[in-house]
Amino acid sequence: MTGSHTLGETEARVANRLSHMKLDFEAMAVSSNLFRAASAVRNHFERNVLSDSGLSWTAFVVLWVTWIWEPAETRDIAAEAGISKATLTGVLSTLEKMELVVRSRSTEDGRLVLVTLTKKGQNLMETLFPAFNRQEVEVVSPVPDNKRGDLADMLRAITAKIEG
Amino acid sequence: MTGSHTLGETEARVANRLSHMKLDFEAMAVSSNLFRAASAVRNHFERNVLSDSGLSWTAFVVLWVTWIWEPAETRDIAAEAGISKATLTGVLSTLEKMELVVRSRSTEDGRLVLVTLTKKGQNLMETLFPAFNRQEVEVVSPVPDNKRGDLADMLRAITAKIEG
DNA sequence: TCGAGATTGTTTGGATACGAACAATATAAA
DNA sequence: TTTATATTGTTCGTATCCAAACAATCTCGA
Repeated sequence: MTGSHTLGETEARVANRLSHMKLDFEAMAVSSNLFRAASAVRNHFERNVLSDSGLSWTAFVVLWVTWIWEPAETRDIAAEAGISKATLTGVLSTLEKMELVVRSRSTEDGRLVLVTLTKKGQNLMETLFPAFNRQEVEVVSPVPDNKRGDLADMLRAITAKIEG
Repeated sequence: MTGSHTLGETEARVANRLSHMKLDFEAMAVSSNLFRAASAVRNHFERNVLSDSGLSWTAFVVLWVTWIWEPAETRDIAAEAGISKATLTGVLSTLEKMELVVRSRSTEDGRLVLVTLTKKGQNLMETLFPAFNRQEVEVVSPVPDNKRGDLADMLRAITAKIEG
């Protein structure tokens, strides 16, 4: 535990501090635990999987999306990675400097930039992603086998509700 | 939908692209949807609740933690907000410039810095947080009533496993 | 053909983000 | 008391991160 307050302590304190307001505490618990979990898992991955390769979280996500959709259009990468196109410009420059990806102009549409992985980038993902997945298994392990599908579905539903 | 690929499309493509590897796709689906949902919800809150007040997401979280634990020690704020102490230093300076919080040295331990909300900060949270909670309700609405407790519990379990 | 409007990636400016080094303070043992 | 060790918040350097302005390119109607 990083802080000095447990999750239970915090939620109890919150309920007490805000008892005079008309609030939906269950919705608050879901939202708050969503961010806590995402943040904890991300930090865990950064420390245990990404730190050796010198990749930031976002750089890894961009690399992963490119790996899946290669050759990938930058507008799609930004959308899939959940970052702005301005941010992507900088991250792609970093990845190019590391010689993991290559940018190229589309011949069909001069506005578009296509991104592909270098051989070095492919090799990295080929070893990095299985290691990443092993940590995913570790992280999800406290959720019972037969409830993981439900969990993914509920998270999908929340995303769809917002982006839908 | 922001991007041109739906969630289903992406997951199908991923399964196909990685079919030759021995991977736990269910764990991957949970982890990937966790980040997607957290990112979507955060962006939604930033646009629909925070943008008017000029607060960044992190600034809001710091303000919220301070509101709950006031007077709050910076080491606790950083842990609760899930950011480094270096980042917190900058965010607190921003919040002080906005006259929403005040820093003060602890008289019991000269190393500690205590943070309290100004009247302006209290007033802001008094109106901002209920609005925030209304959006939380909206965001969680696609999850059936009787499953929200389960969802929060599973997310809590994941966090506890990592920080445990 | 041509020009107004839309789309795309980059640049700009300012805030956030972290690790590492740092100075100040506290705690422990001798 | 003194010395070594630990803890805390800040500073520094560098890498994200975004909105808004921008230049290049495309589209489509006149």
